Amino acid sequence: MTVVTRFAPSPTGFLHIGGARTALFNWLFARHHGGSARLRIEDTDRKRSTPEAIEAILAGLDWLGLDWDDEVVYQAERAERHAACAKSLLEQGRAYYCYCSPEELAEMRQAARAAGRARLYDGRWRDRDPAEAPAGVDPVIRLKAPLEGETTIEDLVQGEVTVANQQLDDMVLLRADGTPTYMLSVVVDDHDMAVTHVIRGDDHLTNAFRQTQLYRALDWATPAFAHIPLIHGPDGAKLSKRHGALGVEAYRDMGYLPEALNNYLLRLGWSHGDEEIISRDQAVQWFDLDAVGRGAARFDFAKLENLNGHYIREADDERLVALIHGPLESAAGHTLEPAELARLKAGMAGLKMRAKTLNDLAESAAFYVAKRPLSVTDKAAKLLDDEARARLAALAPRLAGAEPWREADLEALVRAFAEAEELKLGKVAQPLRAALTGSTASPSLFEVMEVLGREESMARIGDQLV
RNA sequence: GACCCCAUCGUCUAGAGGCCUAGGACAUCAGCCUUUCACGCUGAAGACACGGGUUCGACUCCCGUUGGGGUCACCA
Repeated sequence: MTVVTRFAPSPTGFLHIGGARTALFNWLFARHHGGSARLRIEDTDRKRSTPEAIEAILAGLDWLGLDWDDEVVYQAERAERHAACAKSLLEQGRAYYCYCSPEELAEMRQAARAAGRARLYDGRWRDRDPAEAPAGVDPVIRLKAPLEGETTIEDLVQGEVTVANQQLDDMVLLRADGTPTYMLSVVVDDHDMAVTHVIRGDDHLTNAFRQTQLYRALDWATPAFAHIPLIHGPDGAKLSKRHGALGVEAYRDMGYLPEALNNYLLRLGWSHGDEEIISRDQAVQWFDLDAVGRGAARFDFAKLENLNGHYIREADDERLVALIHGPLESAAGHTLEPAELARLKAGMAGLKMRAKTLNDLAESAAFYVAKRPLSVTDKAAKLLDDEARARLAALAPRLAGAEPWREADLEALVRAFAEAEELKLGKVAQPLRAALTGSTASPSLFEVMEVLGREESMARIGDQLV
């Protein structure tokens, strides 16, 4: 049997972090088993679905590097097929028309709640003669679900889960306006798409029972279910926006790399021994449902940051320059010239070692492309007191004549100077750093000088001597 | 409230009855490296929710308690 999975978001908002992980697991499972991963947009709720949300979801998946097989299915376009299935159930006597008004339903619900009963709808139209139907009322179609016994699902993550059929009432299949409900659409689409494994959030676990009943009524085989635990906020409560329930594009904007987010999401609720840093290829090779944990996991920005730092260090210099190009231009206030871009690339090795996010990276790279005279932070300004300026003034002429202008030679020169003046290296290096970068923290000073070049370096030092 | 699910360091997790003196990672703390900040390295502190069973032996199996979560729509 060829594995077919699907990711089925409803386009009512962006692709949030939980959805991203569900998508990742579906994709990984399909790729691992050499099957296909499908994408289905569940846009049956016309009021809440928007084209913008569809775009955002597609863009988010693309950014994460998750691609899908065959064409994307839009659920709303299949409404006729869904309705036909409900009608056929009706003809077979496995479903029935229900003429209850919203008020009646509300009463029933209230009564059931008060009595502590789980079954909200009392089935009053279940065996009633349609001839008794009130005039002028459009009925809904409900499934004639089993009254007794129990329904069991074999969940690949949660194990065997059973619920008494008394807990489940006769769900609505087709609304009064003739449109299909989510329960119906999902089952019909998963069947028609030949989905073999339904991998989705744990919040759908109870839906699996109702859907199983529907599959049976339709005489279709049920797919395998895998309900993966939800992601919680740092406080253990449901993930809120404040906690990170943001769209993946928000993570992109915060300066996270897609490979870092993928790695983080993968390890959240899934593990492979002690492995922490896992490439896409390794993930495809190793991923399976049996290693998915059963408990909800808390979202931890600190670990994501650590992973992001790792992937930034591993990233190609040119790619990083491209990624910070835009933000850097708007921060610097001028269009970056080729020479400045070259400088960034040359300095990237030292910069990326120190960044946790691309935003950090852009910020720390700003001094390379800043126009003179540099703005100097308060802390750095303190390093440039009269004494320090005097030292720089003494050092400057020697630096100006340095040959060749290379990191190692520059370091040797400055060290020799400090020794001759009987100064600790820091006494010379820190003011120099302040003059060259406007800051107290930067990559190796001598690397900075080499990247900046003789002319720019001497000019920046000169700016502080006037 | 009813039903269902879950439960190992602060966090993510390893652990499929003896391999556990409970391992790894992040975070924290200390030290080393060092011109700064990082990176890196070394080390420290830190957990089996509780109570009963089962067993020669339970983190591992069963039951209960507690705690957390999910679902209860003509939303998806």
